[in-house]
Amino acid sequence: MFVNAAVVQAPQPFPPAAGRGLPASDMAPLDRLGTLVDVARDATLFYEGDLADHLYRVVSGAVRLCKVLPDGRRQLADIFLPGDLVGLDLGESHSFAAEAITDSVVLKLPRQRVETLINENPRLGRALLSLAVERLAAAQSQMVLLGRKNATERLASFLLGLIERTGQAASDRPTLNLTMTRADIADYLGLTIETVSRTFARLKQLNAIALPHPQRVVVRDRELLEELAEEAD
Amino acid sequence: MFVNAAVVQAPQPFPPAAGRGLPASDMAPLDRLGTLVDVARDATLFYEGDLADHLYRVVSGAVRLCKVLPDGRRQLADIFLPGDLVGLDLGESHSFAAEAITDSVVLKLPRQRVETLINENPRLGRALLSLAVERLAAAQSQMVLLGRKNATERLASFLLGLIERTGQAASDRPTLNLTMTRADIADYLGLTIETVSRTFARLKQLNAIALPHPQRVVVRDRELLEELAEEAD
DNA sequence: CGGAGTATTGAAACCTATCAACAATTGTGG
DNA sequence: CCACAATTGTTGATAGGTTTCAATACTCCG
Repeated sequence: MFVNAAVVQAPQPFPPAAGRGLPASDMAPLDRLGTLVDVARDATLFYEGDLADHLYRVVSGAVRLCKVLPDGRRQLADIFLPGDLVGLDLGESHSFAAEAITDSVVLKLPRQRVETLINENPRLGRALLSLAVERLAAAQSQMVLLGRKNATERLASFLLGLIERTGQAASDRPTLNLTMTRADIADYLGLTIETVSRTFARLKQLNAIALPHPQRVVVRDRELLEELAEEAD
Repeated sequence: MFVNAAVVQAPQPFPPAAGRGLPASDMAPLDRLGTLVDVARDATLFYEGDLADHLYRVVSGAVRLCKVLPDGRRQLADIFLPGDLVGLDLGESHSFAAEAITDSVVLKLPRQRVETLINENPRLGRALLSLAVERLAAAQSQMVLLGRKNATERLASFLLGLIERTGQAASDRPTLNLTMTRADIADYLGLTIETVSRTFARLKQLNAIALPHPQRVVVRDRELLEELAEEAD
């Protein structure tokens, strides 16, 4: 069953990604060869070690890319929002697992067909290269966060990143719907849920944010948040 | 002045990268349009914020990709060895700086020409995509290290990674020439130089390694090192 | 040999993790 | 709609690993 993702309009916990992915025109050919799949919250798209024979395009919802160490420690390597492409592993098998953060819809793309399409359509190849390089840049800035920032800086950076990605950059008082639990945030930022909780409390106390609900963050002072994030720019 | 990098045989602090980069045949066209440049230790290939108008192929030596926060904290995002391609930023400007870890020789490639070459030669485009995806995978595993591993696990993982990259995987008692200072290692692993030093001492005490010289590591017990690294596999 | 840079080692401080208790939220069924 | 259980989030006290500050040793090289 082949469906064009453009027609799908499932509820989206996060607004569509802004500035991520590529010009829709270059990616469009991909959508034609995919199958829409519903994925329940916490369900797995693929496990670590699985054969990397499919790519996934997030249509609605959110997906995490994560690894669990033998003793249970977990780290998220990326978070994918609608429009993003999951599974850019050119190895034989996936080195990370991909799981739905919320009930999601994804477009499942056979890798073999994607490869064929790339060969026929150089623009698509270029688009994928740009995409990979973009994810690489994000990974590198996350390395700075994980290697050198303290808890406050990490959470501030995370929130600012979400503002950008959810297209609220222009809003004066952006409001974020987290959807993720504290556990997901903690594992993305290399912290514990307790530290994430305490750091939310600190940001609230500093009047950088309001927290009307654990899953809802209202940014009250973006400049303060930017100072707290200690970005290099 | 155009030079084929293949003819250059400068002394190489690290052996050539094994398994990194792509089949030489696919990358070869690149080398024809580059200029060889000598870069002294600690000299800069490009600064953060510089226009991303060149790529660099490491011919000999080693290059670090790094960012410095406003207050001086530093994080290395990648380390490039001979054969590796530096500067895969498709944005307007570089978001990280690139500096020579040791006296190095690099091939400087005008990005405009690389773009042209990609359009003429799809194989090259595919090779670059693979390369970017490979770097992405490395970045993701480094995120696990930075987010979740303790000092011992980080250093053990680092040493094992070097063994792989320097093609000593087969050797029973691999010997590593670090070239990097403790500061570079610390900034790559998200630690301080003191912690790196203490952790080397711990690995030595556990008989996992010998340290005949600060820059020379002899692996005495690879299995122990692998246990200590706590890799997911 | 001497001096600069680099590495090691020690003691104390600090930030985050861990352990624990409790509160809030969500979902379910009566 | 409420009661209850399960999940999720918050807050406190303590412990622990790494950082910081400081002193000393080692290595390289003129």
